[in-house]
Amino acid sequence: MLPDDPEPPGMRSAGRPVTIDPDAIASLALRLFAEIGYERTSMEDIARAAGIGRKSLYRYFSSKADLIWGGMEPVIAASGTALEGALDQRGDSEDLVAGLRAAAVAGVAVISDLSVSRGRLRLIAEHPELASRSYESLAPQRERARQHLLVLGVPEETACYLSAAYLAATFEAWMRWAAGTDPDPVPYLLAAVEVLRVPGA
Amino acid sequence: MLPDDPEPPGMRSAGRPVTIDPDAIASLALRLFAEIGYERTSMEDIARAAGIGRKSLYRYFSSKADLIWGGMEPVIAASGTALEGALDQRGDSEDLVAGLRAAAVAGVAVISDLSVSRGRLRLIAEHPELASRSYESLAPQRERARQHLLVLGVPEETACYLSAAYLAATFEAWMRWAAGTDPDPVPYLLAAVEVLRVPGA
DNA sequence: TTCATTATGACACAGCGTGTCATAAGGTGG
DNA sequence: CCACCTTATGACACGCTGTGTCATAATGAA
Repeated sequence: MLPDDPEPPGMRSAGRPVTIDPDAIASLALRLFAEIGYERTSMEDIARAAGIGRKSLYRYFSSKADLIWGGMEPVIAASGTALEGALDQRGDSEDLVAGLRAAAVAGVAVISDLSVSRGRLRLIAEHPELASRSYESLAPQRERARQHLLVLGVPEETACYLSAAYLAATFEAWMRWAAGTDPDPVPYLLAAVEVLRVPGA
Repeated sequence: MLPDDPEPPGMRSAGRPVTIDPDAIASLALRLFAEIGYERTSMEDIARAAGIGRKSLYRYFSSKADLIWGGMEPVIAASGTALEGALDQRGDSEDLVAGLRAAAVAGVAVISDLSVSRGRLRLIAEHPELASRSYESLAPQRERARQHLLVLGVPEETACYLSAAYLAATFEAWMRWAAGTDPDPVPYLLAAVEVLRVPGA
């Protein structure tokens, strides 16, 4: 079942082989967005430029926004992993803040080409509909942060607000970094974490 | 020019009178959403139930989400006004936090029926697409908060992150209040402001 | 070779949001 | 009272998104 599932595990034994490279399509879309404009570029245009059908395009990118946000997923995931790694060291409040800082910064390391990410984030910043999606795209990350705080003894309500504030601030940091020309996003992220007040610290 | 502009000032001298009551339509839509489900209720359904054309519906509510978020606008606006009112009293850092607290709470006063707002917010909480819109809907408020902080001497970058965090936290407070049964949202909002670290305080 | 499995695309569909244009319904000046 | 202007409304058509359905292509396995 679930016939529509592009390569769930790494191993595949039978069936027609995959001929579509999602990464290539995403970067092609990015190029088209830059040339023609985001809303003036239809999914049909992208599919045609990629030489595939519109339906096939939707199989790999469930929405137009996903063509942009999909590329940010490794960054988000790395940040989440760092957060869970920080759990291993049991922490007083100072470690708690350090954990948030580490998580915020961890995403930077997995970015192979910062200029591509900057392009993506600029596109996101310029289009409210894309920026809005941050709430959904960062939801897993927010949830992980909440869990992290809970385990470290932060009261439930506080953990909820703190994780929301944490993600909003760091997202804004990425936005500001993308808008400028500084090569390193880390100072922006660290400054963002500074606006949080962690209980007991 | 700008022929499509439903009643810009309060005074109108000529032309066909308005027969559509936006508030009635919004509450009708809310009812339909509750009965049928948000995504299963089409704009066509709402228009038909209201006895008007789909195009007329779009004249008053520019999107389906606007049927929900539009009703929150007075609350958001009141919060913004409170923020600017707090500007009149020049403030040290303590007043700054107090200003944020006051602004967060100010919206509560203008809500005539808390249960209706709770219904709206629950709908928002249950639908990621609606929750996402918080980023857009609260953007003016975020900008006002940023200005407020700037004028009070908060560094620009800090103001940016702080206002983002402030709005995310208070929005989450509204979500939590809506999810429960407590009559008063104020304690939630105050707790949300607590997770912010204001420079110099 | 035949079969099972999987990728792809052609097609159709509901729904959103936007234009354009005709018509209705009230005012105002003659 | 009538012609005229202004404005609200709705009928229609359009492009686009996202989804479902189904036929077809391309491979490995039996």
